[in-house]
Parts: sequence; structure tokens; C-alpha cells
Amino acid sequence: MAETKKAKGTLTIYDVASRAGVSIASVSRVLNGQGSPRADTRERVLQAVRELSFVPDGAARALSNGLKEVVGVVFRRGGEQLFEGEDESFLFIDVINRGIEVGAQRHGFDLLISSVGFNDDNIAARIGALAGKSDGLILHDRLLSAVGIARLADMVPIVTLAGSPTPASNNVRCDNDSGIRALVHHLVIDHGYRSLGYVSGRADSPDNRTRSRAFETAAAEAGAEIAIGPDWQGNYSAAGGANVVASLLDAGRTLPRAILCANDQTALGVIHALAQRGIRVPQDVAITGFDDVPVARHLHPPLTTVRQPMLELGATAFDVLYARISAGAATPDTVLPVELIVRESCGCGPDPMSPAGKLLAAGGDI
Amino acid sequence: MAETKKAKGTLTIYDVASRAGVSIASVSRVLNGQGSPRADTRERVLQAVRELSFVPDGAARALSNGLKEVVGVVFRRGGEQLFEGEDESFLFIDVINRGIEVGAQRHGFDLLISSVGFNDDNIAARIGALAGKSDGLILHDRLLSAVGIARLADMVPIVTLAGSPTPASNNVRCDNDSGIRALVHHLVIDHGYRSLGYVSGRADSPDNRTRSRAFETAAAEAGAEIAIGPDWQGNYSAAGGANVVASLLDAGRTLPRAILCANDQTALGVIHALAQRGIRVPQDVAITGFDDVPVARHLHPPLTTVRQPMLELGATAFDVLYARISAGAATPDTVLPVELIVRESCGCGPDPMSPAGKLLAAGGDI
DNA sequence: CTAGGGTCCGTAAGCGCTTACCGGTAAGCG
DNA sequence: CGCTTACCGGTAAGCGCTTACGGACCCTAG
Repeated sequence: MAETKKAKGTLTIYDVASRAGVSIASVSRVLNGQGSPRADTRERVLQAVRELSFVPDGAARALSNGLKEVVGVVFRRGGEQLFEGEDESFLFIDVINRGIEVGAQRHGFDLLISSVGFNDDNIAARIGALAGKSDGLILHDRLLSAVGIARLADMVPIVTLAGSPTPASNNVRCDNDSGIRALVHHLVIDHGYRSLGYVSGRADSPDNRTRSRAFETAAAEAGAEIAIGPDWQGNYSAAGGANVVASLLDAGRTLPRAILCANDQTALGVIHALAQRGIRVPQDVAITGFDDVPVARHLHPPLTTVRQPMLELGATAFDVLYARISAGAATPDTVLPVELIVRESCGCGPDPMSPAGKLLAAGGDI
Repeated sequence: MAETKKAKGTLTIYDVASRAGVSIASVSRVLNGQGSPRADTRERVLQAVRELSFVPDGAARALSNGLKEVVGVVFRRGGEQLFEGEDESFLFIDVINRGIEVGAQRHGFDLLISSVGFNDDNIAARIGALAGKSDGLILHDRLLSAVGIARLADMVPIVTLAGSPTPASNNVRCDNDSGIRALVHHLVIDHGYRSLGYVSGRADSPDNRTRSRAFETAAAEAGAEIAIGPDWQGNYSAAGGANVVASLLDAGRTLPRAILCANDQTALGVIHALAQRGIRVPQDVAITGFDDVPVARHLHPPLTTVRQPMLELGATAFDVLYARISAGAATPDTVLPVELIVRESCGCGPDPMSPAGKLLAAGGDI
């Protein structure tokens, strides 16, 4: 551990005060726009601050006024074995984080981020340390059990993403249910497919449970035949999706006409596995994803999926947390709408307004 | 701004001390493993900490021992209008940030991140605020002028990424030069292409200048004819790359046999633009990128490019900063090696070990 | 000319923690 | 058995900042 006691010229508010010939109180007031300093006092302080390149110490400030202006963000770092291209999974979390940051900036907050590995044993300690350094925490999916969250939540304001609210923590999520219904509707009604499969995500993910349940009821309502169950258990990774397909095929099972995947990663794996066996998408089997990660449109065929407003999800999470921090309370559970993105993996034709099309139109410089 | 004075039951070290029946000094000692508390004292403290779910306040700690265990990271948020798929550019920075985090975790540090928009006017203030909350800063590319960095650097330890060291700041970068040379060598020597073009990145980027210069000298050494100059000025974005190609073609110019792009984004745009005009890659024109973003392998054709060790870049940046923070000095300029990744856009055939190859071999029934 | 009122601004008290310093107790030794 | 030595643990002094409180000064009104 670092033992630095103090950097070199630790510049303090006293230095500024003496240089400006005023008291530290005045410096502080000028810097924070409190009170009504005389114009010339203000000017001298500002001048001194400029000359010394003074920046007030955040820790001292935080200690003094009880607000750090920092929000902690915790997420899981991938640890499952990597499949070719698996590193895309980065993206999802990072985009949400960017959204959080956008929200945070509006209030002068910064993001303190920390990832935990899949088999770190000191997760609680790590999160605790983060909690000590921030005003509140935003927890990504699949990080802590409900009781873990509950316990943490009465030490510090907590907002979970894609989870469920607890008495002491708030939650923000996307409307998975509608997304799945839209997909099923498109596949069954628009395309007329009568048999559907669902490659699920990790069993312990709330998102996955919701999607899976929505799939079953939507398919039932639409009158489609479904394939689901242990053989269809994926884990949100491409490898997981590929595995499901491979095992099914190796067992001699006939695939349904269309397969919904728990997320885009999974769809990527499924498509690869299918291609390997010479099964054409979408001619033989239609495939859909969920999330609309950026790479989804570059897949072959381009993936029909459901777009989650990830930036907005993050920004909303911050807003909720901020409400907790400043007002003491906030909406327990916020649900954001999703959007069906129809591309070609479902059997639809190429979109005339696709990138290639627009590029042509764009022309001009940037 | 939030005016929270103090959360609810702000639990302090005093609460723990009185509950454990010891002094706050003992609690602190137990918590930090300093001194040699008696076993039973230690146990009582730990017990109290557990019962109260106490987490020491980071700000107070930081104030007291002069170390926040926080490193600030600043980068530019895209501001140029988005091209379909442009959001990939996220990736690059985020991957580096993950690398930084890996390094940080080894020393119990967390990352305080903050992005600045392309036309934020208060950049200095934002960075200053961040500086006040951290022990040191890591600045991504194209953020501040050299003098801006120099000024900042004598307030707080600074490490720049892909920049150049200043007397007071350190720098970490990849070996662009070798990357470009390897590309040119492969194109000219291995493939025998005699004419080369280079679609550059932003003119103000050090990375770009290095790459561009390396291109010229390497091509000259290899005896290839080159196309370069204002008409070939891109801006690191896909739209920029597409533009260059479109303008060139509209002006009736003949394209060189191979085009190197300043980064993968640009290559993506170039390939799209080419496809639009019916020009085949790599049969008519060979294309290469730089960076090896994850999507590079999913492009058609898969992109030949240069892989930068982004995670390592980040981790190294942290290590350098840490050395500055704890030891007071560190290597001024660290250069990391890059790796040529040969795929198909240069004209090479499919890699027999790639997924496509593997599935061909597998065959298999349905 | 003095009392009253308003402005500014300085003094000092914390915020929650670490740690130097010192006193007390127990163990070791002659 | 008394003194030294070692070892713990408590007291208190800050770390750099914000802000309540009150003093100094200036202006106006009686």
C-alpha cells in the first residue's frame, strides 16, 4: 500500500488567503458563491487562485459538507471462458455507464467505478470500500443477492439495474416483457412461424426470468408451439448459445422454425453454430436477439433484436439515485420502454435505409 | 446543487469504539492493521464493526492520511454527428479504462471517470474538479494542449495516453511506428502491391502524426508509390473514411491498390463506401485498419489490422501513475509493442482456424 | 453627534479519521 | 521484591475545508 504522506507543495486555502490578503472564509465564500463578497475582495481571491492554480481538496470539502459528489458504480467483469468475439460483452455495461455519467455531470458528480471478478471472494469488502468513497451506489445486474443488497442498502443509498426494488433500494430496468412480446408477435403473426424456441440467459438473472416467462405467455397467446427447458439453457454468452444448438442437434432434435435468444451475444453464438452445420438463417431457422449491441447490425444476417435504451437507462439510474441522495426518496421501480429493431435474421428483407443507403445520401463532410 | 447536509445515521468510528468499549484509536488500528492490538481487543472491534455494518468514510480517511486511493480518468466524449454504428468508438476508450482499472485494483485504487464533450467550455474547471477528488490523473488522447497539460501537471501527477511526455507529466503509448511498418511490409513485400494510400486520422492527434509519418517513410523504403495529402484527410470516424473515398472517386481519381486507414473505424467507412461503388475488397483494393477493435473480425471481409494491447496500455498507465504518486517519479515515456493481425481485407485467404474454417470442416447434419 | 442598521469579513468550531505521544500495566530481570 | 523494559491503548492534534457567530466599519436618520 502506498505510504505517501503528502505530496509536495500541497496548496491549501490558507495559501490562497494569505496571498490575497483575506481570510480563508472569504476564499471559501468566493469559491462557492456563498454570501456577498465585495467586488474587489472577490477579484483578489480569484486572482490568487489563478496565480497559484489552486484546486480545493475534494476530500476536505466532502468531509466538511457531507457530500462527496461521487457516485459509485459496480459491475461484474467477465470471467466465463471466452468465445471468439466475446469481448463485445464489455460494451453493454460500458454504454450504461456512459449514460450514468451523463446524468451525473448534470449535477457535478463524477463516477467512481469498480468491477468485481466472477470469483473474487472479497466482494463485500470491495463494495464497502467503494461505498465509503461515494454518496451512493449503482449496482449492475447479477452482483449481489437480494439480502446482500438489502444489507448494503441501509448503509448507503442504492440503485440496482435490471433487478428488483427492495424496501431500501430502488431499481431501474427496461421493459423486457414488451420486448419479448413484440418479437413473438413479429415472428408468429407477421412471419407466420408456428414453432418457437428460446435460448435463455443465466438462470439467476431477473432479466432472464422475465424474458423467459414473457416468451412462454406470449407464445401461448399467439398459439405457437414452443421449445424451452433445460436443454435450452444458455448463459448470456456466445459460447452458451452455440452449445445449446450443438447439443440439440447432436441429440438429433429438430429445431423450431424460429429461435429467440436471451441476448445478442447468445444469438451470435447460435448463428455461428447453425452456420457450422450448414443451417441457413433465416431461410431454415429465424433468429432474434435482445439488446441491440452495436455489432448486431454487422452480423450475417443483420440481427433482428430489441433495442434497450441503454444510455437512458444509465442516466435514469443516476437521477433516481440523486433523488435518494438529495431528497431522501425516489421512485422504487422505474421501467423504460424498449423498441423492436427489425433487420434480416427474422426473415425480413434488407432495409433500404440501411447504412449503405444512408452513406450514399450523406456525402458531405463531417 | 445538492444541499444535503448529512445523511441519516452517519455511523462513525466513535460509535464503533463505544460499542466495542475501546477508544477510536484502537478501532482505527484494528481496521488498518497498524500496531499490534491484543487478540481480544481486535475481536471486539471486529465484532462491533460487523454488528453495525460500519464502513469508514473515505473522505475523512483521505483527508487524514493524504491519499484518496482514487485515480481520475478523463476522456473525450464523441460529439461529431453519429454515423450508423459509430458508437463503436466507445469501445476503444472503455477497453483502455478497463485496463486502468485492473492496474488500480491491485493497489486498492478506484477509478473516478469523467468525460468532456467536444465543445464544453469549462474543460479546465471540470478537470480541476476531478483533480481535487483524486491522487492523480490519466488523460486520454486529444484532451488538452501541451501547455494545458504542463500547467495541470504541476498541480497533480499526470499520465497521458498516446501523447508525449512533458517535463512534469509521463506518457504511455503503443508503438504505432512498428505497426505501420509491419502493415506496409505485408502489403508491399508479401502481396506485391506497388501503390498505397493512407486515410489519416485527425490532424491534431499525435498518434495520427506518427502513423502518417511512419507510412511515408516505410512506403518509401519499400519502394511503393504513395497517395497522401489533404484529399486523404479523415478524422478517425467511419463517416470520415467514407468521405475520403467518395470525394476521391467523385473527382475521378484512380485508387491505389491498397489503402491503409488510420484506425478501424475509418476502415469500416472506407469499406462501406467502396462497396457502394461496387469496388471489391480485397480483389480491387486491399484495405487495412489499425487498433483491432472487436468488430474488426466481423467485417466483410474480416479486417487486417494492427492490434494494440489496450488493456495493457491502461494497466501500464496506472502503474506509471502509481509510481509517480508513491515514489514521486516514473518512466517518462513508455512504449508498448503492437501486433500485426492478418485477416482477409489485405488479400490473404480465410484463416483455416477461424470459425468459418472450423465449421466447414465440421460439416454435420441438421 | 450619536444610535441603529447593514454589510463584510475574520475567528473558530467542527466534519471523521489517522497517528504521535505518553501513561499505565505487566512481564522480565537482578 | 523493586526496577527496567516492552507492550498496549487512550488522548489529542491535526488533515483542508465550510459556515455559524459576532465584530468592525460605514452609512443614514434622529
